[in-house]
Amino acid sequence: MSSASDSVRASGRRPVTPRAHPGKAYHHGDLRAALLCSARTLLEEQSIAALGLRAITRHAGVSQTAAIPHFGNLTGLLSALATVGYEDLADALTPALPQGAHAAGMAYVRFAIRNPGLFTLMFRSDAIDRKEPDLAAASAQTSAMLTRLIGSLEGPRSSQTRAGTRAALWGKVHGLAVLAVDGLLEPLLTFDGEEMSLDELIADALR
Amino acid sequence: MSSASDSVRASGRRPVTPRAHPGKAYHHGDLRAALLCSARTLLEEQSIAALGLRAITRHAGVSQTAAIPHFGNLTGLLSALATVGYEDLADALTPALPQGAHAAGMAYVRFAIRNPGLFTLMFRSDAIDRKEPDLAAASAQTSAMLTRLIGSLEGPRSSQTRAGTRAALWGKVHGLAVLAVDGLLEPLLTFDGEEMSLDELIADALR
DNA sequence: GATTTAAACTTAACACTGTTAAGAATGATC
DNA sequence: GATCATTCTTAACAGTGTTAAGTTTAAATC
Repeated sequence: MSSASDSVRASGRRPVTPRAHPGKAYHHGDLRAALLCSARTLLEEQSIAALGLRAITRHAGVSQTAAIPHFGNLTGLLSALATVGYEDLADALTPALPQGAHAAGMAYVRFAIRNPGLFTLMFRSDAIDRKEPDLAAASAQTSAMLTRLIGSLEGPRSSQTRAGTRAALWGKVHGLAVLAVDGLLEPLLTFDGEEMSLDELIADALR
Repeated sequence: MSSASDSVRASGRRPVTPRAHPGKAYHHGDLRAALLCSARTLLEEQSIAALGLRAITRHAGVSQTAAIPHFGNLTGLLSALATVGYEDLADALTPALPQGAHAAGMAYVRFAIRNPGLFTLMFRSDAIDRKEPDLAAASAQTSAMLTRLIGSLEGPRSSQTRAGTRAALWGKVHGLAVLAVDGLLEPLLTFDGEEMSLDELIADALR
C-alpha cells in the first residue's frame, strides 16, 4: 500500500536544489516534488476535477503561479503526475510478471483500484501531453513489460497473432480496470442475494 | 454511418413545443435538441474539452444561459448527450447481437471508433451524472443487452461464473474500445514493416 | 569576496468559464 | 382577453489558467 506522499519520486531530470533553509526559504527547495505530492493528495482525496493549478498551489502553500517555472502549465504538471503513475504501475507489475498473465493482470487491476484518480489521469488524453518525453518513456516502459509477458507465454507464433494476443490481454485487463474504477462492475457483484467481492469477480474474469 | 445531426433524437420526456415561427421566433421551438446537436458537433469536430456551456450556446446561436431552462447546468446537458450516446450504442448493438459475441464485440468497438468523443463522454463519470433517470435507464438498457447475450451463449452455468464471464467479455470489449479511441493500439499495428488495420487487430483480439 | 547572471517565486492583471438573479418576450390556460 | 408559466436575454459574480512585470534568492564569474 503506497501512500500519496512517499511514492512521489525525486524531481526527475532537473537536479534538485539543496534547500538551505528547509521549508521557510523564499526558494522552496523541492517545490516540484511538493507540488506533485499536493496534486496526488487532492486527486485521491477529492477528485480529478479538483486538480486545478490554483488548488494545487494553494494546497502546497505557495502562490498561484509558483508551478509555472517547474511545469510550464497545468498540462505539464498533470503529465508529470501521470508519469509518476506509470512508474508506480511498473513497480506494481514487476514482482507479478514472472508469475504469469493472471498474476500480472490482477496486479494491473489492483493498482487501478488502489489509485483510482491517478489511474484515471494516466489515460485522460486531453488532460496530459503524451509527447512529453518523460511521460512517453515511462508509458513505453510499462508497455514493454506487457510485450515481454506475452512473449514469454507460449511457443512461437506469428507476429500478427502476437499483436492480437497482446491487444486481447491488454484490452481485457485495462477494460476491467476502467470499469472497476468507475464502479460499473458493482451491479455484477450480487446475484440472488449472495455477494461476491470485486477482487473475486476480477480474478474470475481473468481466467 | 450516423452523422451528428440526424442521430440526435427528439427531446425525450419533455414535450417539444411546436414552433410557430421556425428558426426566428423568440421561442426557439426545439432548442433542447438543437443544443444537443451543437454539443455533439463540437464534441466530434473538436474535442471533449471544447464542450463548454458558452461554446455550445454560441454554436447554436443563442445566449450564454439559454441551456439552463432545459438542462439545469452543464452536467445536465452532458448527461443528456451521454444518454443519446447509450441509445445510439444500443441501436448499433441490436443487429449484431443475434450473430454472437464476436459480432457484438466488433459492433461495440466500431461504435466507439466512429464516435470517439461521444464514447469517451459516456464514461466520464465526473462530467456526467449517472443518477439522472434518463441516463440511468439508457445505460441499463445497454447493460441488459450484454446480459442477454451472455445468457444465450452456452449451456447452464452457475450465476457466479456467469458474472465472471460477463465481466470478462465486457471488460475485454470495453478495454479494446477505450485503447483504440485513445490511439494506444496504433503501436501494435506495425511489425517488421508490415501493416495491419485497426479493424483487423481488433477482430483478431476478439477471438 | 564582490558583482553579475539566472532562476524561483510573488503580485497584478487579462480573458475566459459556469452559475445566479432579474427582467423581457412569448405560448398556454382559464 | 387576462393571467400564468415558460423560454430566453442581459448583467453580474466568483472562479479558472495564463501572461507580464517585478522581487528575492542562489549560482556563476571575475
